[in-house]
Amino acid sequence: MQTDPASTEEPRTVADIARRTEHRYGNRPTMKDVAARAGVGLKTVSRVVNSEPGVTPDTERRVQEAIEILGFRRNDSARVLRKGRTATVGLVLEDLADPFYGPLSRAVEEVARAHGALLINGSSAEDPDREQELALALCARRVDGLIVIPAGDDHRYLEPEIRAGVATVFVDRPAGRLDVDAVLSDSFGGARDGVAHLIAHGHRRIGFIGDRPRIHTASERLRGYRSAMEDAGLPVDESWVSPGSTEPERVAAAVRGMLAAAEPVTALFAGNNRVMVTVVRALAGHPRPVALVGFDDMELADLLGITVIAQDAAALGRTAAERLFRRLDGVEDAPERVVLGTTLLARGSGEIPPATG
Amino acid sequence: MQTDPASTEEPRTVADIARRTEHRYGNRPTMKDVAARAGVGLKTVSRVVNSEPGVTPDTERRVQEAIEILGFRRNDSARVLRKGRTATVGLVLEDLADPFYGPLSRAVEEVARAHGALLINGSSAEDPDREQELALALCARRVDGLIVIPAGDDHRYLEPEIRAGVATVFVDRPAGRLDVDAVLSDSFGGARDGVAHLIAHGHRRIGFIGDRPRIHTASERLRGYRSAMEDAGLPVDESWVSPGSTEPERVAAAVRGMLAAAEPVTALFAGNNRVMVTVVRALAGHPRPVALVGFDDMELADLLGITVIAQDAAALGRTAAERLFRRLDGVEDAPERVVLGTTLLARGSGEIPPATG
DNA sequence: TTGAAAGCGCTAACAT
DNA sequence: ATGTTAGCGCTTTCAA
Repeated sequence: MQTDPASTEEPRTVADIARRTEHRYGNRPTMKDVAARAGVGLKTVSRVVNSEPGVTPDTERRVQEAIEILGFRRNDSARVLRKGRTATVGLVLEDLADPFYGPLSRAVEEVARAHGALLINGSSAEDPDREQELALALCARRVDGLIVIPAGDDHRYLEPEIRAGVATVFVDRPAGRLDVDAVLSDSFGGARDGVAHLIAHGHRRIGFIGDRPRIHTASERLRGYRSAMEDAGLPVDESWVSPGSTEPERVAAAVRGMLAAAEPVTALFAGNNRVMVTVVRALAGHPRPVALVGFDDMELADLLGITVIAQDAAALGRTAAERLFRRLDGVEDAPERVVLGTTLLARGSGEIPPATG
Repeated sequence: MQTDPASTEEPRTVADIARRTEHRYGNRPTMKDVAARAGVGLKTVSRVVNSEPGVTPDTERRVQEAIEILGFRRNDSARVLRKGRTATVGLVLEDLADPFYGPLSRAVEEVARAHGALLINGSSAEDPDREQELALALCARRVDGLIVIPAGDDHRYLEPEIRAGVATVFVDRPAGRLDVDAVLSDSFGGARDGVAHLIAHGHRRIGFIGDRPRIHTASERLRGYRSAMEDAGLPVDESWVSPGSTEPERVAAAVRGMLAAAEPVTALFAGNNRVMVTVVRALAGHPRPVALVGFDDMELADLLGITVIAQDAAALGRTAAERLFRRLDGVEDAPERVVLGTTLLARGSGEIPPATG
């Protein structure tokens, strides 16, 4: 019953093989087809495909030939179903187009690759619902692990997944109401250092323009700003503090407002790369020099002489991914929070003295 | 006092449900488990999970409850095996950390999302072997479609996949020895326009620093450079032409060489964003002003006054993804090449006149 | 309205 | 060294 009528003739040449290539559109050959074609059992094909031992060179050759002729490629979906592991990890981030997340994602990918895994990225667009939808879709595909840059602040929806064995690590921002690993940058310390730097250069009236305070890093940076001001015994006029969306219009308006005041700020701290770009543009048209320190380094920022608090996005991704795979390898330490330091890069804009008058 | 498996008692409250939640670590509940728990048939659970009609509200409620209690989530791997489609597309690119590819990938993701699909990204690191390995790994996972930014120049290895039904679109660079859709930027025209712009501003000795000529876009841009020079009747001294890796050391050395010559170039054309960054850095320390036009726009380039030939990475990704999904929807036009135009953005660096002397 | 049975293509566990 | 059988968890088909 299992003898394929065509399997009696053997192809002789490469051209012969090419001519005989048989594909049914949208209907791929399976191991069973290969087995029939090669005149061997299904398991033998499986052995050849997976380089398992116990196949004579001659049999192997025949199987390889059949694979070639039929254009067979193992269906990993079926394999996954049987094996239980997908060799896939998911990464939920805010926006892959943001120059901060590209390198982070790439670093995760490299670690995954070293472990033989592929990476599925998803952008939440800073929307908690979309974050959840994405994370759960990834779980439905049975990713082995999940790395999340959260948009929301309640991640209890992941509890069943984690209990079911999905390794989970948060990065850049901690999870809300869920006790899992988190790899973060020192937003508080970085911002405090940056503002202290401005203070050290003589500034007293310093503005803070940041992202929406709902975002953990944003509120931490604002806290760092206040801490530095307090440490220096400086009052904070609330008109100097402008958290909110990173929309250019909003940020530009905030800058204008702070500079147009009776007692204008003489320095600004930009809470992240999106804000920084707009602030730099706004300051470019301003008559008086205004000092600036930004959170996040950017390409070309060095050439513009922008002093920044640099964080290492790639290290963030790498560290998170390594923790993830350590867990997948069976390590079961208690969830931990890892905080990576930041670096102040003085390039000029942060060392401008307060404008007199 | 644990819950009995006989499911004779119904949970009454949310807390009750939470207490009863039963998870076996690494051993997820299946539809069969849900069916047993709810006291219904397997198919009924399937109907509820997939919102198919033909289930009484009361039955549906019981099934939903069992799903909640057990923490069930449909295994899409199994679903895929049965349905044949994965609702996943793959994107092979060079490097997700490159600011050109982030937005491109994001654009693909958005189109995929609109079609209910997820995206698996993979970076080839400009290595043809790795490109192939990645593309075939994606095919083994039975992605419905594949978008490729090629590193290699022979893509016949994809023939069996395409024949088997994997929709395939190349983007940024065309496929080699394979007749498939390609969505490209007009590298030739863009470079020609940029060089013509420099010529129009009085330059005669113009240097070209580009990527390795093996890369299609790189050779096209070099061709554009030569075309513009020829159109203007200008000779090209081969010492002005420096294709090669985008390593900062190599690029910086090329810049130094061209500026140190007896008859130095008075203007430079940078073949892509990687090259441009290094050229700008190198020129920053140079005594004489040197004009510069770069291919690819970059964030902050406007503030540095860098004249560029801008291409729209997001449009490239969007267009490619739309074609892909059109094919997945059954459209079977002949493979086509779509070329998107570029834009010259004059910002100062390209309008510097030739240095006298 | 509901459910039982038959696979999807593969691998694990046993035969031979 | 090689083959057979029984699932993995789901959807499809068809019967009740």
